[in-house]
This record gives sequence, C-alpha cells and structure tokens, in this order.
Amino acid sequence: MSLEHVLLAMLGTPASGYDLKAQFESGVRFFWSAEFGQIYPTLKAMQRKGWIEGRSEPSPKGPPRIVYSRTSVGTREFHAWLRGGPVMGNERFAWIAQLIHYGELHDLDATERFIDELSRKQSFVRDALADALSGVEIDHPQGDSTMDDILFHEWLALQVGLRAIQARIDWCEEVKRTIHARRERASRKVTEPNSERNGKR
Amino acid sequence: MSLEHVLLAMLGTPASGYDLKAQFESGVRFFWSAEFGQIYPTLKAMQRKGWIEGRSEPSPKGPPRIVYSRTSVGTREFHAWLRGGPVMGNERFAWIAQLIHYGELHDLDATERFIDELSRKQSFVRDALADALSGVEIDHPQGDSTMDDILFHEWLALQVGLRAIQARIDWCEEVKRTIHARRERASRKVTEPNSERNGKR
DNA sequence: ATGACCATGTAATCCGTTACATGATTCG
DNA sequence: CGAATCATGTAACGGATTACATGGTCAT
Repeated sequence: MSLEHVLLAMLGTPASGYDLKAQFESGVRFFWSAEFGQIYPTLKAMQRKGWIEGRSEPSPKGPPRIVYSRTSVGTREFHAWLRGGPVMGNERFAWIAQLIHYGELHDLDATERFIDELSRKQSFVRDALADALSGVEIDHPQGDSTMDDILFHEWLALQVGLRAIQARIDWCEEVKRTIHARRERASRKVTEPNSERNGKR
Repeated sequence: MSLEHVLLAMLGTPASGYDLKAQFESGVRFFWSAEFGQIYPTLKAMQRKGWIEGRSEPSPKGPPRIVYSRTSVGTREFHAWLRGGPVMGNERFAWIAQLIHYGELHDLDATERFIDELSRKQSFVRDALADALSGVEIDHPQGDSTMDDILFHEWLALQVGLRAIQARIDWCEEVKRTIHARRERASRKVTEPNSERNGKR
C-alpha cells in the first residue's frame, strides 16, 4: 500500500490526521491525495505496526489532537521504500480513453469544446504549480546551488509536475489549430462538392 | 464508474470479454487497463442495465464466446459520457511523492539512481507509444487531412500520451546534469573547506 | 443561534487485484 | 503428454470514496 508510505514520508515532522489532510489539500494534492475516511484508519494501522507513535495533545480550538511521529522502525521502512526505486502505479486516464473514441460522434465542434475544457481544467493546476515553483525560485534566484537537499528535491518534484502538465496544455493549443484547419477542409468539401474526392474510407 | 463507459466505448464493434482484455494489453493499456476479474462481472452488470447485449457464439478453439454489442440505450449512454466533458480522475503519482521526500536521504547518488530508473521505465512506454504513432503516420504522411474521424481522434490520443511522457523523459535527462553539477560543488566543498561559506540553511 | 472551522472516527459501498477453478483445442 | 492459448467465471481481499455521527470553539 502506497498511502502508508506517503503518510510515513510526511510524518518526518510530526502531524495529526487533520494536519495531513490539510497538507494534501495544499500542494501535495497534485500528486497524491486521500480522504479522512482513509487517513484515520491507516494511521492506526501504522501505529499497530510500530511505524509511528501518537500522543494526544489538547487543542485550543476543538477536541484533542493526536499528533503522530515516525519511530526509528518507521524511518527504516520509509528509507527502504525510497531506495526501492520509483513506484509506478497503473495510471488511469479516463479523458484519453474518451478522446480515443470521440471520432464516433463525427462532431468536430464537440471535440473542440472537449479540448477547450481540458485545457482550462489543466491550466488551473498549472497555475497553482507555477505559483509554488516561483515561491521557491524567488528565494533562490541562482538555481539549486543555494538550496539544501530537502528543498532541492521538492523543487525537482514541482518542476516535473509543471513540465508534464505544460506539455499537455501546449498540445491542447496545437490541436485547436489542427481542428480549425480540419473543419475548414470539411466545409470546403460541402460547398465545393466537385473537388478531388472526399477522404472517407 | 468509468470502466463501464470505457468498455461501452470499446463495444462500438462487438467483442467478447476476452477480446476486450486483449485490446487493453495492446495499445489502450497506456491509458487504461482492467483484469478479467473485473471485466466479466462488469459486462454482466452492463447487460442487466440494458446497455449491451450478449449472444453466445461457438468458438473454433476452446469454449463458446459471449460476444457483446452496444444497444441503442448503451449508445446513448456512451455519447452522453463523451459529451459530459473530460473526466479527470484524481491521478496518483507515487514516484513524485517519493521524489519530494528524497532529500531526507542526503544521498545524491541514490537520487541519481532513482532518476535513471525512472527514465528507463518511462522510455519503454515512450517507445511503444512512438511505434503506435508511426504506424499511423506512415499510412498518412500528409498529416490528419487524409484520416477519417475515427483515426484522427485515435491519433490525437497517441500524440498527447507521447508528448507528456517525452516531457518527463527530457526532464530526467536535465536533472541528471543538474545533479552532476551539484555533486561537483558538494565535493569541492569537502576538498576546499576554506572557500566562501557552505549553503546549508 | 447559525454557520464555519477544528478534530476524530465508523459503516456502507464501490472499485480493483489476485488467486483459483474449469475445460476445450492445438502444437511440439 | 505437457504447455500454451482460448474462454468464462467466482471468491477473497484490499484500497478508496461517501456519508454519517459526534462535539467543541469562534465570529457574525
């Protein structure tokens, strides 16, 4: 289970389940997320395994918090997870599966709307990532040489996230132009039916 | 549930559960996949809803096949799914979560090995995607103008998949250079301790 | 006092993987 | 004969989402 290891990673500095959820919402959310319904039971399971330990602390607002921290066993487990090499999940891209079959609609306008919405949705994520990245880069205008190891790796992760999403957005813009040209050709075929021959197979 | 809709999309041409699994293995596998254990029960559920209907056909090799095809109800459901706009799942990238926390190891060699393996794994997928794409493009050297709607959209999907993965591979290569420079600086700090002052925060 | 936020938790449900069971055909 | 491929299915398990329950504080 990867969630256990992701939480273990975040518990390098002690935090409660509530804190961890908040961290998912702000920043890590682009790469991973989880709901309370999964977080709380998982933390208990990790505690049973001896990877983390929790102590109850009074909270100024609301009920007492349970703040978890990694044990030495947990730290060893976490480092083993890192050194085990990249964990590549079977990612599922429903929107690409949709696009593959969009041709069945024979409606280029619909395809364009689809690409437009895709572009807009991804731009939101891109903007958030770009903000996070520039937050790091204004503090370190000479690049990574002034960053410590922790920040350097966080910066790398932000970079690769931004690159991949920007590549998809660029592709969206390019496809819009391709669609315009294709629609041009299609309408010319209708208005001038005595041209060569239409490309239907 | 997206799997139902993905199967529905694929059943534009009739197929058995076994056929659908084979389609996942070859091509669609980069964007979506499913196991028999999920495919067969899902097909039955879709049949109960009236989205598809199956008829048993004798098979030359092995037991009789159940070939499913979309009903008109299923086709309407499928088109509604397409027109509902891009379905963006909460993608989970465990390897980015790993990378974020890799700084804790304070071991640049380990980071480099991680990036190397990431690059190699992704290159496999890239090569397969590139092959599929060139298969389309050697039949259509003038670009999309000679493709019908179906092929055009399949070509778009292959393109965006390739672009995104290539962006990540390019980033890997760039990071390797960054790491070399960083290691250079780190070793110089050790051999010439009387330089400016080291960048630890 | 109403709603927003703090904080933890359980239960129902669903999605997905793995393992297993069955049995026919074909090729070496 | 044994292995590979064809073909369908069930059961057990694990992972993830959603909904619900509880109850405190704080600001409007």
